[in-house]
Amino acid sequence: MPSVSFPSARQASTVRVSRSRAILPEELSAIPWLDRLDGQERARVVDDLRVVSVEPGELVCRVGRPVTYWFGVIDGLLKMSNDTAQGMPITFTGLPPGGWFGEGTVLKREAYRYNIQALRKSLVTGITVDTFHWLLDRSIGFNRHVMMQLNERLGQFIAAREIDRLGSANARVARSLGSLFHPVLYPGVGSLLRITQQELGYLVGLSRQRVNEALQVLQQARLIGVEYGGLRVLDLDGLRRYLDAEPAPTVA
DNA sequence: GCATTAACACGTA
DNA sequence: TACGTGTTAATGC
Repeated sequence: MPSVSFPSARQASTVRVSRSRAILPEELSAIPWLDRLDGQERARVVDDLRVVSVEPGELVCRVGRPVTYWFGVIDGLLKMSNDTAQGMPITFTGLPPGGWFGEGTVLKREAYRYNIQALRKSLVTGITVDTFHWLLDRSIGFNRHVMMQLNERLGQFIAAREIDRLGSANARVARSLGSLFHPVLYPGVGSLLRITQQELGYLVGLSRQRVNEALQVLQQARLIGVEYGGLRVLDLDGLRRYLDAEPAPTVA
């Protein structure tokens, strides 16, 4: 056995609300939809927001648990995944700073339909289901934001299907990065995405070594810059469109 | 063939 | 010191 291994969702522990604290003023700027609210709405939200620090491997929410919060990432990196009947985990997307998730479940007041697990130590916040619905009932700005997010996410999942069908390992890495750099869904990610090659491996389901190889290829293609502990995007559209520039198999 | 794990050297925070 | 990167060797499907 390796000296350290990432815990599967099954064995991972779930974060408890009792560990949370109130949000700090300097953390409010990490919430992209706050400035769509008026003063009264904003006051209620700030009062309602809870913040919790999540250790690597811990679950923020678990499949089947009743919905409690609409969650957002202040700092760190999470992954959204599910387990197949055979027990193989399928990753749907990564969640970098600025990302919010669970609105579909919150809207219907149902149980979570996926696991959200921290890939590294992260700062996660959230508002209660009641406050979410209260905002939905009175704030047009909030409604526009949620609608925009649902629409962008739909586009992401359609793109993700293409990756699974057509993707080589290099292409899967490229397209995953294209999703993570999404400026609308994840405004907290600048042109520099803080992610290790190991974390990217967990996200796309490849070994660290294979991810490293893919990143070299993408750097050669001038799509990204590889830096210590992170990646810089140079050509976002190129990443999203990436298909292997490989073979040109000459016909004999 | 292609990806994986294990192991190592090296540089950085 | 602990962590992240880049690389090679051995192994598996």
